[in-house]
Amino acid sequence: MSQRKGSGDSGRATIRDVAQRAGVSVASVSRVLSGNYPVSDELRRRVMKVVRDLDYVTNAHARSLAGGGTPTVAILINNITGAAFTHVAKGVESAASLRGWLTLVGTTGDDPERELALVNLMRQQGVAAVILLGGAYDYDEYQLRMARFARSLDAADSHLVLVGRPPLEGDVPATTVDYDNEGGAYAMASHLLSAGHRRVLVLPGHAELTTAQGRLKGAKRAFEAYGVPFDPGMVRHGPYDYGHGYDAVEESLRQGAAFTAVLAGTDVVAAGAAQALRAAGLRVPEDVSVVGYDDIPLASQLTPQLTTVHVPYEEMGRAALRAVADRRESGRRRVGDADHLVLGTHVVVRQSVRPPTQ
Amino acid sequence: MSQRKGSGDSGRATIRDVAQRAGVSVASVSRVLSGNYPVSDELRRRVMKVVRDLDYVTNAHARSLAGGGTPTVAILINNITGAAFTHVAKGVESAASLRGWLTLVGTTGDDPERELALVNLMRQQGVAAVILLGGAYDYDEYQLRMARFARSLDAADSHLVLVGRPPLEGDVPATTVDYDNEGGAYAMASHLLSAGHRRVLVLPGHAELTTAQGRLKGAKRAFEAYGVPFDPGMVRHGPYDYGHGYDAVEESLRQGAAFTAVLAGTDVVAAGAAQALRAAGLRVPEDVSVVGYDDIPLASQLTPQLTTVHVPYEEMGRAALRAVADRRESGRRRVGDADHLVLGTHVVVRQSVRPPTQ
DNA sequence: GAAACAATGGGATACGGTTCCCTCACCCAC
DNA sequence: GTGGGTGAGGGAACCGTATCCCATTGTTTC
Repeated sequence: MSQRKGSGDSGRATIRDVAQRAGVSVASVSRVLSGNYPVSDELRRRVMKVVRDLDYVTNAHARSLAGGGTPTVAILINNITGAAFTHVAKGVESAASLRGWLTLVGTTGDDPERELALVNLMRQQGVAAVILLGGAYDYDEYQLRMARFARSLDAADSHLVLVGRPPLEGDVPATTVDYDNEGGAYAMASHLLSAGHRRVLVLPGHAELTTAQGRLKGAKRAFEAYGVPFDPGMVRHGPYDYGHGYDAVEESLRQGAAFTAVLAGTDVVAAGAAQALRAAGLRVPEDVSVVGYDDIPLASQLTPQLTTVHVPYEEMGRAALRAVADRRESGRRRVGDADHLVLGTHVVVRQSVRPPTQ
Repeated sequence: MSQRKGSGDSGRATIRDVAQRAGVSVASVSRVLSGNYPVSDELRRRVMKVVRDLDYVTNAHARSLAGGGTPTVAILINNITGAAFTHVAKGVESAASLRGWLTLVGTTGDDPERELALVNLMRQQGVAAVILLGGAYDYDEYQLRMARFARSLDAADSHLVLVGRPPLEGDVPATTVDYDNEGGAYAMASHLLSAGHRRVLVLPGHAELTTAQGRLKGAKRAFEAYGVPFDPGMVRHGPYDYGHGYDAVEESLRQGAAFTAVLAGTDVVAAGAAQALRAAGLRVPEDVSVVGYDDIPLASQLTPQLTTVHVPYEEMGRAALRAVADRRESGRRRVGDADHLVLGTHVVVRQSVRPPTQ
């Protein structure tokens, strides 16, 4: 008893089961299913009937071991619930599924250890690319770390894509999809300045976060361009969340800081700031103007609707996947520094800015 | 020339490359790496050095073909950017990664064809489970369709998990993780009624969506319990989005409907409703009270902060994964109807409800 | 000092597909 | 009538890893 494989009713049907039951060879079944080889109608009919009867699907692992297989991309993200990068993920996933590709997701929770573990895990999976989302902390090791990732993945016929992160220096095999972060901040600050605001509370984000650094830099440039002295005392760093927006405004008011506008690092921070202003009896935008950054759905759902900077997150996701697909199709490798894509940003004017009254 | 395998510098290193370079057998390398077999320190050292030099990682496809491999769960979701189910996804992913499992995501975009294709794709991947998120449309075929999915997956040693969807009837091998949807709506409506509201505009969602049906039913029960006649004319169906909330309120006001409160199907709908009220010169909550459902972060970021129903989305995600892990550990199969988990909901009182003034 | 035993390492096979190479049958042209 | 061409289907090698089974070596015990 006990043949190579029992006439198993348990577990999953294999291609051999199908072949045997249809009275054809394994090779024929494979050909019928992949459809890349001429097969007679009769054979196709016989095989497909058994496939339906057995509810057979091919084993993706075996398939990809043997050379074929559906490509997979991995998205690594700090926090899956962050609105902005959820849209990037959507762009990636929709572009991937359009091509029949699969999407794996992993969350790093800002932990470098976990990030490393996930990159390796994804390398094991043989993913076509690892897409890293979100601003990075600008610690010294960052460049080295990413370069190492890039080379590891490249050596494994995979590829590293950085979305919304600073590009890598030197000849590193990675693709960067970025947006004009500093330019958006420049435009946003200019909008406030041209409305007449001079004393602006700035909440750029964490000091070490590259995103925050760019936004602060853009704001400073705008002040400079307008010939308005920039007061470092009006900058408050902190996380990109509602609580920080609230607390920063509350404290500033308590300390008697005088400002007629708040330039927030994200829409969520802006929401917190606006709430704190109201709690202090100040009206937005009549008494104090508030602007955000990112243009997530929340921005247009607040009252007043938030003037903010639009970032094409979903398009960035699509662009990232397109870059991967293109390079894979063309068999291209190591294309040097042409792999840096920067998408534009622009101010969306809504209702949260008025000229200062004082 | 051309051995079985070139001393390849291209592509990915295999376990054979490592074995050869370390001067040991393939079996030994495998043992060192999986660590489930006694190995001498000397051997381990030699192997690990080569592994580091070559930056070798095992091929996950080959590994799972050979029996091992890291389990994977698939999340299928309508729209990845929906706030509520993003939290479920987070719960699933965090619980998965805690166990070293991987998470695949796919979006169905409300398309049954695509849903079917994705379930089959996931079956090919040999996932431990397919987790379907979000309310379903109550078309006749639903039960049959899901039962078919459940049986297909079960036959392939996988499993179907429904989250936030109605459970399946009969002896179907599926797990359901649900929340007390109707109960939450009942409590929310009761909250309004006990504050004195009698004329309430109800925006439950799409009439065919099971979630909306439950929320409407709960509201009706509350009216009944309070002995207040429920006016079907005050119900407006529509999608769970900001625009619907806005439009529904705007139209109701235009048509001269008199109401002192809005019972919205989701927080986002509530946000739209509140905005429309303000646009019409009505204050929230002084003139009209507004309540939502879901308790997504938006709810506490609006002004006024929204009174709503808390749904433990993230916990549902964790529970779903736990259910899968448990049944896989215990080798349990077909456990009948004990596989229906219902988590509680409760009203979160914030600032958007006041007794009616008229 | 020989025999039984524990501790390690190697060879071979299986996992479930894809695809190369070959056979076989059939058809056409000379 | 025979040779060569064409096209469909079968046999088998191979993808990269895990593990069963056996060989070897060093250690302990009588």
